[in-house]
Amino acid sequence: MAAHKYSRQRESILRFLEGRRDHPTADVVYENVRMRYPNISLGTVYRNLNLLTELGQINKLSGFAGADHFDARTDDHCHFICTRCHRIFDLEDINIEPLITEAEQKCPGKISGFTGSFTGICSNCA
Amino acid sequence: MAAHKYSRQRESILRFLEGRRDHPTADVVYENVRMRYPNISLGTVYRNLNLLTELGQINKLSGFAGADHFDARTDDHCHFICTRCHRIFDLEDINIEPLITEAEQKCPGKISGFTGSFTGICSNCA
DNA sequence: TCTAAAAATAGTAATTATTATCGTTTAAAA
DNA sequence: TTTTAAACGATAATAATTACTATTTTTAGA
Repeated sequence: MAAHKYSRQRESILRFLEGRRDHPTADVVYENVRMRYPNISLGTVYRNLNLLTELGQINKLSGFAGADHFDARTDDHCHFICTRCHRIFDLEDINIEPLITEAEQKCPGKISGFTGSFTGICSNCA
Repeated sequence: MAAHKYSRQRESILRFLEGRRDHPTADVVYENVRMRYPNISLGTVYRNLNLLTELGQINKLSGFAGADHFDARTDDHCHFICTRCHRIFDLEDINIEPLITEAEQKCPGKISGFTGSFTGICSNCA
């Protein structure tokens, strides 16, 4: 529908996220992409992060302390968030299929996505 | 530890939340509690919502569009959020124990809480 | 290759949600 | 009562994000 033109800034934002295994905030993306494009504006970063999220190329993680985080992984996976250091860990190999199957019968609508977050104290902080 | 004094404002905020089956934002709480205490300040509402959350008497739901939502239900349960009307539905009878048991072995720390959110289009909007 | 239309940008202003500050009031223990 | 610290209301400040606008870039077609 809406035609999207290529932009080197968007490309750079996506490449940066793909090269990270953590979950940077918009501000961290901005500070890093700025090394290549010193004039890039924070608004451009936000606009593109939101567009990439809409296009399903990245994921927006909300609900933690402070700013939203962004993730180039787009498969459904759970996170563990340390309530002390606020680090976000990816949880691998957790089978969420049974939960989704169960929810499909009980949700008052059609499911399109799932996010599961565990909170606690990570072993570093404990 | 920290001694908390009774306050009629906090009482009123908690009672209001307990009487609701939806998940009001701080602003909605403010507008309603104002009917009984016309001079209550929005800061007082936020302070008490955060305190009640710390005390485990209510739950703060973050990560949806816009403001945080608050819930007098404190048991772990999942939500379904309509991406069109932004309504938040409680999901009953979804067994999350197996998921938590599985996560306990795979999380890099000690789990203290879980939130699971399904997104999609609710049957009203579809 | 040149030109034109639409999309995207940089820079900045504005908005939204939330927290902090501070002088006053209130709960509750002595 | 008196005292003390918690809680308050009012307002200022902050943080995160979005909106606005004039300019620049992309890209399709002449």
